[in-house]
Amino acid sequence: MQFWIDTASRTPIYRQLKDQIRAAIARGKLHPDDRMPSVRDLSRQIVVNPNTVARVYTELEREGVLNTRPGVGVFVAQNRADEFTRKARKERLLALIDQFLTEAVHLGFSAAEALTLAGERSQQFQWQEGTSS
Amino acid sequence: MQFWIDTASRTPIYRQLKDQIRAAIARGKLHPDDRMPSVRDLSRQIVVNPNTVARVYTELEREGVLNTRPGVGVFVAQNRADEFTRKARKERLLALIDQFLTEAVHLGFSAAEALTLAGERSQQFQWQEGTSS
Amino acid sequence: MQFWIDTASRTPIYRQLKDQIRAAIARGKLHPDDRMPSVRDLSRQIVVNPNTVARVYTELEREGVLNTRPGVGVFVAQNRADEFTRKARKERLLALIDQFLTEAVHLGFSAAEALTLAGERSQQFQWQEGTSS
Amino acid sequence: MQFWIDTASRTPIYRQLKDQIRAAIARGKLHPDDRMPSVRDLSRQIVVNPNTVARVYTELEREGVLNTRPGVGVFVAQNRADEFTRKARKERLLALIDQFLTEAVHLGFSAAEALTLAGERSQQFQWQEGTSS
DNA sequence: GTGGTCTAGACCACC
DNA sequence: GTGGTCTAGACCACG
Repeated sequence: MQFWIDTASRTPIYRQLKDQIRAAIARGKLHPDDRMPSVRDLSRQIVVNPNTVARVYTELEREGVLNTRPGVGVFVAQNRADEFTRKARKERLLALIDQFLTEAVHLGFSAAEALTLAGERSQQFQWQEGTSS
Repeated sequence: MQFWIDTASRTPIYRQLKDQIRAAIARGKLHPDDRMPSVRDLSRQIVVNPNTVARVYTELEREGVLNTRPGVGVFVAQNRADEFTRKARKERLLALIDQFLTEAVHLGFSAAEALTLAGERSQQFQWQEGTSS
Repeated sequence: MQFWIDTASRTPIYRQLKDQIRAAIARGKLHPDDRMPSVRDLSRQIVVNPNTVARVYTELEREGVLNTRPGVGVFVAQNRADEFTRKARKERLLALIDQFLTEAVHLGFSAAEALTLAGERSQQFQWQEGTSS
Repeated sequence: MQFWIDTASRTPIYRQLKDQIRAAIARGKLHPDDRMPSVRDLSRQIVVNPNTVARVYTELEREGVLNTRPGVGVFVAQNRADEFTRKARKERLLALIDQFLTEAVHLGFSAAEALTLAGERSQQFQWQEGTSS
């Protein structure tokens, strides 16, 4: 996996990295039990303070996305979405949808346009058994 | 127009208000030359520091979304939806899409499920025509 | 609320503080919407680096225990346990129980003794409508 | 005796093994003068670096829990359950109880529910008599 | 005033 | 080698 940071962006470095890791997993580019680069390696690679990388790994660990074994390394975890209530998950998804559509309209697109483009884009995302119905 | 602020949200108050005004214009709920409520009225209505409202009006004026006519009031400016190039806006939309789909997958939904639900959801709103094509 | 840190202990400072805050909430000594001391105040009070306190607040925020409103302060959140599956919650509780009983036996107590003492101690904990049955 | 290591757990491997050996003795599954498996055998059995097993044996010997007879093997020492004072052990137990109840309440259980379940759970094990009274 | 982010550099425990 | 924790001190955004 290759990660890149845009230091000019206003979104924090740790946020950019977190998002990229989550996206890589959602797209199936990283699989459960895959080994992540070490904190020091990754910090050198993307030219960022090791603490910042460590923070990302720690937060993703607490969110259940990664597993870290001190002294050994950091690994991609199993998906734990099924620990959440169907209701909570659907509420969260609806919030995401509203946010997405609102921002798309801010950009001057119609909802239909945004969804069409999203449909094309979704091909890159890992198919997954639905658990919400 | 009715505006609402979620003080519990992580997005700054001034950003929420700015976004809502822009969204209202984009959706055609506010039209060019419509008069905006005064800073004091609006600050009372949404229970927010007047400084914050003033800041929003100032920034939106600088961005050409609003016009202030001193001693008269604040008014909606002419449509500037094309302030971004088509390319920049599309790039931003793609980023939004990726972010949305990533989160949906992490919630345990498939991309298809998320988009289906988004399609239903989008019909509950009155979105304006896209301007990107 | 008064918090104290044992710098001689081997359990990390941030862990001690986190545990105390969680315990105060569980015992009803801190209630939803109560305001927490500011990062700087608390760091001065317990003589710890502000970053360490900030870390605690950030983590508890991500866990849904606290709400932070940047520029305003940090507040106790509502209990969100109902977002988790009954199954996930019960599994977690059973793990807690096993861990507790095992450690008690390590200390040379019988399970019965440990549970008797826990029964007395539990009077200090806030009663709460069971949601597991 | 059968030992198992959970490499995914956050508690260090050497700590898991140490705790299990102590627990086995506390529960009466290992008795004074019982012979422990060799470092090499045990490391193969639980798939762990031999250094780690050696460290555990060394530490337990230093703590008086095991005895090494060079060229012969490692053996369980005489019972030292009273190595802590009654007061220190009770303080530690109270801390464990508070921690347990806090987590249970945050999971949405009442203290009473948690203790009831703990009571049932405790009967599935063969705990030894308490030594604190 | 508030919290949020980042860096630099230290020391520790674990394997 | 690995990750975990803590400090000191900086700068920023927000209200």
